[in-house]
Amino acid sequence: MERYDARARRIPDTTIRRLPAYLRALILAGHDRITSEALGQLAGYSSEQVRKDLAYFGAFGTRGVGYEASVLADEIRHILQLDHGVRAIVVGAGRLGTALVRHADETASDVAIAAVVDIDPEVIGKAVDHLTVEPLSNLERLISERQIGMGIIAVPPAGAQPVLDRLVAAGVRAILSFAPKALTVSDPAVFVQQIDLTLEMQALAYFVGQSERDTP
Amino acid sequence: MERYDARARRIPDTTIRRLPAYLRALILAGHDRITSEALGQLAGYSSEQVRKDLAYFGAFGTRGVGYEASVLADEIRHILQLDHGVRAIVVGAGRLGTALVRHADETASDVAIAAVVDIDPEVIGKAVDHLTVEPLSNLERLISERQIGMGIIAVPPAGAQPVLDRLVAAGVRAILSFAPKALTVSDPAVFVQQIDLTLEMQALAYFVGQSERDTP
DNA sequence: CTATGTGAAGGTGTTCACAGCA
DNA sequence: TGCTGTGAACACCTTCACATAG
Repeated sequence: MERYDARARRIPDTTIRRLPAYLRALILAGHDRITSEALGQLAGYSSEQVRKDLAYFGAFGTRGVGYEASVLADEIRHILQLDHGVRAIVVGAGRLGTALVRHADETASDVAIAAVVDIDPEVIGKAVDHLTVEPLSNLERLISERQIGMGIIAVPPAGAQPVLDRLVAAGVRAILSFAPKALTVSDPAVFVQQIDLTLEMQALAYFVGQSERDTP
Repeated sequence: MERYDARARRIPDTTIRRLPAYLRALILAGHDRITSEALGQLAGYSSEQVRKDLAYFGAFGTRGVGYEASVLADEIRHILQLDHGVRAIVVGAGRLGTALVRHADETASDVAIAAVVDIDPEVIGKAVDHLTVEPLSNLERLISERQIGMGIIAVPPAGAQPVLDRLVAAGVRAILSFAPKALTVSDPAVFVQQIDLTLEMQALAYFVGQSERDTP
């Protein structure tokens, strides 16, 4: 009896990725009612885009009026499973890993960091916010015991693929990797999102050059 | 007399964003010759995609043979302006900012971090790798003196938009923002890439739920 | 009369299939 | 023969335009 099964055709990934921005905009706005126009403005998208995206999941608005902000926010949280207490494990407690834990703790994201692990005996046992860094060897046990569904990879490139394989084998369903390396997943049901700082910066370099060409 | 002006129609952003991955794959492969098939395999894309992307900029391969790895790498570096010594400024020397500086220094990205600034007197003067954190007030002078074309925003949400506006006014042409906030740019010639960890994690939560539905 | 919800149109990027050249 | 380079077909997303409901 899932709420969205009837309409749950194929939702575009692009739509899913915009929903969190809508959610933030709704909270930011503070009003009790909001139009697709205002919501789009705050989130950085067009009003049609907002309406199309929301329409994939149902008719949440009132014609001639707009959307009830709190109701819509709850709907989006439900669609994204943010009301299900999703838990994540951070693998790698280096500079980036610890920064990510603190970042996630500071911003109320409704995704909890439930464990941090590392392979280096030097950092195991150290505190990162409310957590203690545990040995990488505990990975599978932690995922199982704490019902972790999400993995965040912040290890050096050489260790990334083995870590990913272990996360998948341990039952993690979505992975965010910051490792500067292309990764592959065997299981097509596992979603992998890669954020590669090196690649991002190199791509940006192109646009630095482009603008210089426009205005010589 | 630019090398690619003749063909420089409208290159898809998606193509530009794949080029750094091809470059890394070329370096990783080590061979002197490589086919689009092998290159795609290493970078995580199809062979057709590789050929289409490269064809926007010229015909670099040899039919029946493949690509000369070192030549192709140099071409990609040239297209991305990585042979122009692009320099970036990191704004915000907190956890994330410092992690980014070290990350960029460690991975040979051909984009140099040329300055780090912060508004907090406590961190100004501190060392981050080879750099010293300078006052935010020096932003414009540093950009001008060190010929910086790229800005990286790693400040709290409230400060992000003002920083972006100052970066644009100071002549920066491409910006990477990690601030958990929607940003707007007035100048359409300035390219802004936003990486919003909170939004990414919330979107991932959806896929955690999706997989659980598939296998109950 | 207003703002949603949605088919239809349009645009953009990817995959296919093969011609073309070493 | 083998792999590149590329028009054509396709799939996907966004924008348009309007019927629809309050």
